[in-house]
Amino acid sequence: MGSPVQRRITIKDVAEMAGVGVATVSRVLSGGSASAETRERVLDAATKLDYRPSALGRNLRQQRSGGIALLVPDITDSFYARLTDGVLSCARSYREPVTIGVTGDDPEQEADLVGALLEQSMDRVIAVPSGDGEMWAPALRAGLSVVFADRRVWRDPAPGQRRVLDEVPAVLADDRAGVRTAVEYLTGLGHRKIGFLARHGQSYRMEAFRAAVGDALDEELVAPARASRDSAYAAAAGLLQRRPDITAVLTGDNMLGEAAVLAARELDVRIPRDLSLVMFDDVPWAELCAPPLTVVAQPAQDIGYRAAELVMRQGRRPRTVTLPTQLIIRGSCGPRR
Amino acid sequence: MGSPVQRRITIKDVAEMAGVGVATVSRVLSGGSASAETRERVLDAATKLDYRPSALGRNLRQQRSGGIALLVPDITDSFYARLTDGVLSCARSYREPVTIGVTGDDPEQEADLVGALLEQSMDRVIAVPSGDGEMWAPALRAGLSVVFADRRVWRDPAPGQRRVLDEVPAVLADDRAGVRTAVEYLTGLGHRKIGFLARHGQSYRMEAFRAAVGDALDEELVAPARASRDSAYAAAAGLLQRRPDITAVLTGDNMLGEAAVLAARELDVRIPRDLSLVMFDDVPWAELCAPPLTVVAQPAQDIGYRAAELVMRQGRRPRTVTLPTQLIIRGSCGPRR
DNA sequence: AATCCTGATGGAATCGTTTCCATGGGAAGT
DNA sequence: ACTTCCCATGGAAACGATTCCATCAGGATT
Repeated sequence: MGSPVQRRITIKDVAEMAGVGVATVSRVLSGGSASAETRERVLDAATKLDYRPSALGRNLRQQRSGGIALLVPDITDSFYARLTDGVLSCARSYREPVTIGVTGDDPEQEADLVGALLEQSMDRVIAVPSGDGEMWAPALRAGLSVVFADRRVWRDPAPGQRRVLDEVPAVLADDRAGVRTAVEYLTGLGHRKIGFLARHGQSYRMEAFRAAVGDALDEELVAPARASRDSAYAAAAGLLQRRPDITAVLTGDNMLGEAAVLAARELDVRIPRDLSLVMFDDVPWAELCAPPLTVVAQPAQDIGYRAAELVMRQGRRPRTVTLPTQLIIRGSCGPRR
Repeated sequence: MGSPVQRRITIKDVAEMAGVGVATVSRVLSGGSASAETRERVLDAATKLDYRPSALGRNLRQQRSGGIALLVPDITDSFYARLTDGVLSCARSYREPVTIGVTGDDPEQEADLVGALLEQSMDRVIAVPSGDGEMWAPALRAGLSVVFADRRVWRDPAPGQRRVLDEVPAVLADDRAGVRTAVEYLTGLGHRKIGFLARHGQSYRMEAFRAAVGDALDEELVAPARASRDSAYAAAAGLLQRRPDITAVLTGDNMLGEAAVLAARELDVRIPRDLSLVMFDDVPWAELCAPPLTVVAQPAQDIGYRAAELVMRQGRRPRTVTLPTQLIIRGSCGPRR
């Protein structure tokens, strides 16, 4: 019930009330030139009628719907939630709406979402890419401005695509340094058999781990998981059971860290006595955990904020931004026994 | 540089290639009636040209931009992240994009966002309302279909507004039962001085707490906080210091639970020996905490999913949906000493 | 055979904005 | 005084879809 929905106030109404043409109203409202008197009359009419320009009309005319699209693997993951928060907080200052999609780290879903983006004529995208990134080629060709966050795309054999994808700006945490610092810390404590739990999509970290460990690398100690909690737990439990000689583990994100703690408890492996644990990404609960977790902190919110800044500054093509990580030592690591 | 951006394929191109009028193409593509032969020719041309209808054109014509808007207080909060995930997963099945905004539990920001929604001609909104909800009246008048999630609006003195707001469907957790169960559990353990930590916006839970405690209520034991982590910690620490006679605390959400654990540690109040703690909302880390936290679990994801379902079914006005909560007993409560 | 009806079809209007272009007037320069 | 220039201004086109409405063909009915 209630009153019937009211007709929308259009620019035409404002023009009529102010006694000017619609073109003039448009110009005044978008900061074009106009005489002081006209400007005042138009502004007056606009406020009196409580006129709000329709984004629909503008978007169609300009052939692009404003706003920023954000594609993350999993909004439930604290890291991506914080990243999202950063994007939102920057977007707010530009008064741009943010449309969000979750990819589940699945290239197919990602391609789907990119298609939807094109349909919506979104022209600004921030994405955490999952696959080899080939689905981005048509989007780039269609004129979208894309910024990658947290990861770039997998190095890909196809040389043609690669160039265009390498031009996509990216905002990253300094994985390499973060992994190196963590590994050095662990080797400093005497650990030699260090395991690494990673998800697909964390290949950069996995590579950095291989580089940091160097000769001591035992491929069996690198355990990949898929994007779900169950898969994370399975990978963690599997690694600990397969290799009881392991004395330290680094996990590629907080979900895997959680899984490692649970699996260790289940298998009666005590942290840090039997196993030292370093987790990528500092989350609020790391401090509440028993024992408090030593972590490689990443500026998640900042990554999102910077990515949003980049995607808004269409003009100059900025290069990749790398933000520092920080090793925060708490209580989950001890000397090798 | 890459090739120049290509011209968009429009319905006109398809019509030309198929040798029919644009009206026919539109009809075929949106499931209207057409002869089998025409249909095939159109579909053929559409695939051959890789035609994707522009949402912009459609939206303008239909005077509404599709998609769902979602307003939450804080995307960083695990509860709202899971709720968002539920919304996204339902929206995906309708192929509807989701635009998200964070209100910070601040009515002013919320009003701002609602204004932006109107500007975008969004006509489907899911919101966790923060204030007295008066900013929703113009939106409802403009024809938006709104669904509240997790909370309804504060009961408001103004009787005119109230009716229209009470018609807004809502998907809620059963706060009342959840609070009652938790309080009964604690009183069953012998606790008499039970504190309650809540945020603004959790007035329903606060009320439920007052009802559940009944005579034993001591207003000083109810501590409100604002939406930030700092404020949560301040409220928790303040409560524990002000009233050392307190033996149990119920927190209105997981951020306050986290704050309570930290504050207790800081003040050397041991859980569960000196203080029993029940937290609203089950989060993954509740199990990892020392001690593991007893919680009132809420179906966060389900709340989001159901809300999205409701907002998509324009037709029948459904009533409020209340979903059950569940007390999960872990290790953070003990008998009164 | 004339009429009616049904279903397919295409032209044109429409949504609300921005922007191109033509027009007009007033100020400045010769 | 005449030309030139510039700026304010408004009409109209454009964006790409949907949808109303008129038209037309062909079959069924009287």
